[in-house]
Amino acid sequence: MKNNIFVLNKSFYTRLDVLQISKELLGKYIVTNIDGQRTVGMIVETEAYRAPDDKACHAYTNKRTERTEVMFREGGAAYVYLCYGIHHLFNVVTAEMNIAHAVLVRAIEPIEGVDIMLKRRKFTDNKPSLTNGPGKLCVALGIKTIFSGVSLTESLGVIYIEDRGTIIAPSQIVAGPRVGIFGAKESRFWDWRFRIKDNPWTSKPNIVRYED
DNA sequence: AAGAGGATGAACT
DNA sequence: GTTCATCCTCTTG
Repeated sequence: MKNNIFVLNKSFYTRLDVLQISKELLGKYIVTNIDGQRTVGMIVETEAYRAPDDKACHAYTNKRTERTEVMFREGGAAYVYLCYGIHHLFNVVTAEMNIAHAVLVRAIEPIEGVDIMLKRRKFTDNKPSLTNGPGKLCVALGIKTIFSGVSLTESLGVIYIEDRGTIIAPSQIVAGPRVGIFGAKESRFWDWRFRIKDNPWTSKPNIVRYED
């Protein structure tokens, strides 16, 4: 079985369909080697962001700033940023150079190094609230903003993603809305959040009132 | 130079 | 259900 495991390489990340990549990342395994500690989690929930037309994307209208610059890189890098001054959020940069697409990893199922994750989160029990949110999983995996820009395609790197042969059928994928505090524009209604159906390690679905 | 606000989470009532 | 912690980035002046 070991020979069925491989690290996702450039050709996985550089494709142009970020929605497809978001769905394919479900069932893949994030591996981190941070502070000398190895932790692994299976991705169970993702969210797509796509400049220039996606209003929720930091690089909306292809705006380049010091922070968003990494999103314009060739696919296969990490984009980590600080939200609300507290939470580190981990994204995968996709598409070709100068096309700012990314996938936010929103929830994982702990696989290896659970004891390390528990210690980082100050938890005693392994339960869904350990990793069922984008800020939570970054704490559990040890991911911080200092890792923004690192390559995800090195098998000896600090962060990389593995295919272990897990197949998530389309019928097992549930799509839903992302956060929606945007103007009357369409992007708030795009169902660009993807989760593995009935997986207990996903976060709470976002509720959007379509009538307003 | 200053201020607003955000791809959230935890701790409340 | 509500509040607020906390700080970086971007916009404005």
